[in-house]
Amino acid sequence: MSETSTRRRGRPRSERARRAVLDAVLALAAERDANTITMDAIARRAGVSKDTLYRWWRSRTEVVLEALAERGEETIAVPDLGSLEADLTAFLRATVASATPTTQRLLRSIASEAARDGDAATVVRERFVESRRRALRAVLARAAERGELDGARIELLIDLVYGSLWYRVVFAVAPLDDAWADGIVRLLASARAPAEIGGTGA
Amino acid sequence: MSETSTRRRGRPRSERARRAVLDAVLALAAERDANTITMDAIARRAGVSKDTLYRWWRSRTEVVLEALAERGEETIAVPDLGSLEADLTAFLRATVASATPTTQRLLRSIASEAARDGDAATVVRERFVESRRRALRAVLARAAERGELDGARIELLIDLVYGSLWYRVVFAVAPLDDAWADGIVRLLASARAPAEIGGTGA
Amino acid sequence: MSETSTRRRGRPRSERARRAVLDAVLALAAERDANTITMDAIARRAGVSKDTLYRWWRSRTEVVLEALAERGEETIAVPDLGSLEADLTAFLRATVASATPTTQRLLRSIASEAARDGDAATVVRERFVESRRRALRAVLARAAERGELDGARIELLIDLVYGSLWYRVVFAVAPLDDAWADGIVRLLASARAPAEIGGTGA
Amino acid sequence: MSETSTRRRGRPRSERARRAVLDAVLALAAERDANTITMDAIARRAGVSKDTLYRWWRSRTEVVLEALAERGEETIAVPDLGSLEADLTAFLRATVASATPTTQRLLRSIASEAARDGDAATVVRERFVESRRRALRAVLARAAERGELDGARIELLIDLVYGSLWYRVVFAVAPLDDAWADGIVRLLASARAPAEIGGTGA
DNA sequence: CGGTAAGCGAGACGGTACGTCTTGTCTTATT
DNA sequence: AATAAGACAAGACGTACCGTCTCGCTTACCG
Repeated sequence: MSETSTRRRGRPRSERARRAVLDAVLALAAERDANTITMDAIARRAGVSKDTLYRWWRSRTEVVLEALAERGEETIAVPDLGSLEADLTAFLRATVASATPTTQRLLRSIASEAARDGDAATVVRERFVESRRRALRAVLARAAERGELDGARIELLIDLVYGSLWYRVVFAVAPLDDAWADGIVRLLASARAPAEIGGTGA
Repeated sequence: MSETSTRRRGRPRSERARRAVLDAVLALAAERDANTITMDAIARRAGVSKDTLYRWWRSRTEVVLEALAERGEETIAVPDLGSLEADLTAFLRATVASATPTTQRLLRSIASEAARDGDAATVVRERFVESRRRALRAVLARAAERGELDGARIELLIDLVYGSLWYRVVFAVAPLDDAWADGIVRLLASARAPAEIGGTGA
Repeated sequence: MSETSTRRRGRPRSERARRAVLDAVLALAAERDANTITMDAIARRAGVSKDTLYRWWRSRTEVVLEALAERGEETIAVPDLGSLEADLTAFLRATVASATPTTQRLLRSIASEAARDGDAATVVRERFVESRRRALRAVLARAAERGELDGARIELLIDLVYGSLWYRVVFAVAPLDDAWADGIVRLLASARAPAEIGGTGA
Repeated sequence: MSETSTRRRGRPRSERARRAVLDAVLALAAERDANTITMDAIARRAGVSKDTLYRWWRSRTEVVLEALAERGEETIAVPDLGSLEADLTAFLRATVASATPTTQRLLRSIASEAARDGDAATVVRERFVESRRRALRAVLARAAERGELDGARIELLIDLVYGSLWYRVVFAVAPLDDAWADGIVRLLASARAPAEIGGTGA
């Protein structure tokens, strides 16, 4: 019942080629700077023709994005451990754990492209940034339901979390480690009571 | 009177050329996408030889960086209005005001370069990112002295503020407007009491 | 035992596909420059798969050659009007008449291939050039029997006639018109007496 | 008085690069089929960037043409030995001598390009074919002045001579040797008396 | 009359050349 | 010594064609 009769005509896409391309991207990202991940280099390394590359991915951004997804980035779980503190700690630590040097190189490559070109930015936003935001939004929304958080602040909080992540990755301001994750958790925990705004201050 | 006897021999550096180059970068950034700011385009527009370009700046990143600094970005004042809330509001609103579309294009160009190349990231960090951090750090440090903030959190807060700024600029997730500025102020204001951490939660 | 009556098994070759291919070649030749007659373009235009193309013709040269034959090129009659002058005039004028713009584009396509590749040259020589030569040879041989011509010169004369034809077609030195045909006839007529060689000269 | 002050500004064209390119073309022509003389291969072999190639030559045709000129093709002398027979023999034998295998490969490469593309044909005609025609025309014109030849036939004779040359080179119908040269001389010698047209024939 | 072998269209594949572009360096004559 | 002009090597860009290779479907014969 699946898609038996929907079988496309013609020679089917080569899974072998797809794998070789994504592996090549990962290999290049593991070895070198973000700017060595060129379409030519990917094709060469993968033993794939540039034609095939451009047939399936419209831009370098898209290939790198898919390679990144392959690394499991896409599948970070949204834990429910009963409290914002616990959930967020789990979520951010998992994010940190997934940000290996290779992954960070891929992230830099994507950021470079997005910063350079508006179309690339759109691609990255729609296919990557948004899905990450959704995951974190789920965590924060649950906390808001529990009354641990002002729901109106969720979007800004997401900006702050992922903003600081990219900031550290792109400019190498500081490492992306558990200290980062825990610091954010502590800060948010202390800001959870909306009623306190403008409280005992000055 | 400054370099009286140190007067170098030969023809001195042409101030005219320097200005023409920086103006050319700004003009290009104002017109087009970041990826049209090429060394050739700058040289052509400035009526300057590429050789001169490379004599005074080692890379595109450095030229763009200096052009941005020229726009007065460097000179955002650090107000002292008596409270974190007031100071930060003033600071962030001034930041927003300076982030014109042209400036944002320049920022994207810088981010692209930094993300692409580790050396460029270092240059950007040292010459641009750090000076901005210093300015915000001064604002927050004063608040910490007033007891409005836990001093240990300052660096992370800076990450969050500037992180979210770059994040919005690079990926166009959301506009960089006063709502952003005010949202951050409100959030920080509610998080200012370190003693409350882990307080009435769960 | 071979395959005398041996109707091959399986689906027979599609006459429809063959016609579509040859028509496509002629259509392309009628429209554009020789270099647009590519295998991809032929397949696209004919609504035929490239596989079918390569199943029945080993190279572009062969397809074009067959399309040319389709145009009736192959079947120029060898007249017998009683004299070299009359026969040759008829033959060459018929040749000129058959060299429409489209045909000339096909000829150029073939020449290009033959010039580029030794194997293609062999194919063209064996399947096209030689059959044309045979036709002209028949005309000249008859003249030699009549004593109008030195039989030893026939091959060279053929070279000169067809050589000048291709020369004009390939380099567009001059049009291939009746003036060309008549000029050659006049020249050959004046050279028909072998005994005069080295005669009253200088 | 030469062009001292007319010196162009900027770095002058590299003679080294020019030589390397032409040598590369000759080397490739000496080794392989005409179709291996690609712009990429030339650049690779010459150790020159493709940019430089396209800066100085607009097409493969032009590079090959210049390499051919370098081989001395352009400079075949026009002898004056007192008779058409002697002059033409000298001229054609010199032509044959210059048509080494390498030169023939270059000729094929040029012919292929001219046949494929009308613009290339124009380039070849103007820069190569015509200069060769002029040389032969000089030989024949002198003969016409001596009364050895009908001047009205000169252009057609040139077509026949060079036509048969290209014909043999492109299709490898027969070798381009002294027998070809001598055969043409003998034929023309026997056709030299315009008054004899239609004479004792039939 | 059902099996089977070849032909067919579609179109993906690895390879390679195209002509353009950008980077950072180098070489002139001029200032 | 710095400049404008601009040539240079290197190499990536995205497109096009080549000739081969799977696919699923169709056609006609043959047992």
